[in-house]
Amino acid sequence: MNKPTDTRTRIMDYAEASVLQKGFEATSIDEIVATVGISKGGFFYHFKDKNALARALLERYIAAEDRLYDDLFARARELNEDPLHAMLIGLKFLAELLDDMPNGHPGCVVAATAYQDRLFDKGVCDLNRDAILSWRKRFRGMFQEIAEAHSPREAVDLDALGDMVSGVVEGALVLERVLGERGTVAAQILQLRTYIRLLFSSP
Amino acid sequence: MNKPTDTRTRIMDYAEASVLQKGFEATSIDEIVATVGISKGGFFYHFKDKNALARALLERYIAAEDRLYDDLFARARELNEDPLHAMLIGLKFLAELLDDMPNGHPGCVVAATAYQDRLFDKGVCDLNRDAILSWRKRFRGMFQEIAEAHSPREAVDLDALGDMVSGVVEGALVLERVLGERGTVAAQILQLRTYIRLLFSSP
DNA sequence: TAATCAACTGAACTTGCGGTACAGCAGGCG
DNA sequence: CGCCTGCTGTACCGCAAGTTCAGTTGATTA
Repeated sequence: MNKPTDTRTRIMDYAEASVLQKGFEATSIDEIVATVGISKGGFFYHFKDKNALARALLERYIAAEDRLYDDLFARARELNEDPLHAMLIGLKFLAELLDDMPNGHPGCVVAATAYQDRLFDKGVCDLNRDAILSWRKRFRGMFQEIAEAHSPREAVDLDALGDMVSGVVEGALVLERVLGERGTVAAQILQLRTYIRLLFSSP
Repeated sequence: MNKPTDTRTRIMDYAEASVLQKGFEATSIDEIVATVGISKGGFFYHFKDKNALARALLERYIAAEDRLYDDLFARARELNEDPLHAMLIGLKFLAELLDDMPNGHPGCVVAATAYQDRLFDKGVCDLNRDAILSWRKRFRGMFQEIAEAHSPREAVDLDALGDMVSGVVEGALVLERVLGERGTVAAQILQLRTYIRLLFSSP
């Protein structure tokens, strides 16, 4: 274990930034080691191959995102006991958080890898899959609780609604990325929020 | 111009299918020429470089998608004069159409290129951008007309609402791709449809 | 029949990247 | 002092992918 910020962590930090900016394939190992200031041998000491790096990045990213969601919706829940209002507050937080990111938004590693799945081994693809399924489960659970307290105005598939959170975020990230406009992700989350509010608020 | 289905078209047909399945980077020129049954020189006779292929694919894809939207919402409008109901019918058509695609869904070239923009020159990225902006304009116009006939229940940014159509579709494509589940895209479009209905229907 | 030209062939070239081999070095431990 | 372990640095390999180009073919025209 090195003291001066663990080499492994520094590799992952730069790699993550680069992957989000340019994609995984366009991030070469040569470039990583040059930037981090280590040798190629050093890289392969820490990661058996490039797939191992991808897996480590995904795991860390997903864990961070999970913690973020945990924290964010827990805080929202503290502000309002009602599950619907907690969700609305949480989505507001999320929109603000994504809007406050200085240079656009880090993007989503999951989406970045989705369209390049040919490059990755099964382990990486499965990780990706598990992450999306866990988000579905998380939000589905929250919507279920909401639906029990406030019967929805329209019959709705809770799985699809759960997926919608991930889907809207992922889709908005694509738009923001292509357009180069700030605030797209936040705007889309607020649309979703309005939908949730309309769907579950009594007429 | 050759008769037996133009070589250029055959290149583009295979390349499009492959790009949608595996991504642009993973679609090698070697593979294209082997499948189409021409030589490498033949490829570069038709396309100056790989970027030229990307541009041609995007142009064709966007034109096809525009025609599809034109046709689909025109048919919907014929069924119902009211812009809101025409939109709802159109979204239903869209969901069915995407669900009927046999092996999953062709995916969206725009999204496929979004996370690999480092590979492409400015022309390709601009094309991508223009496509999304034109969809924004299209749907924004439709929502504007709807809003004039049915005042929305909540204040809403029409640009963001216009983007939401593209965004939900793109996001759902990512999910469907990663999950390997059929029907995700259709389900997400139906969620969007419910949102539109709730937003503009009078209480 | 000869010239022309688009459509293509085939092979060679270039570059860059993932990955390997291996020698070297710091430092804790006996 | 020597040895072992954990790590670094250099040099190199193989290969795959994009690109180039001189040349061939076959239909069309003069």
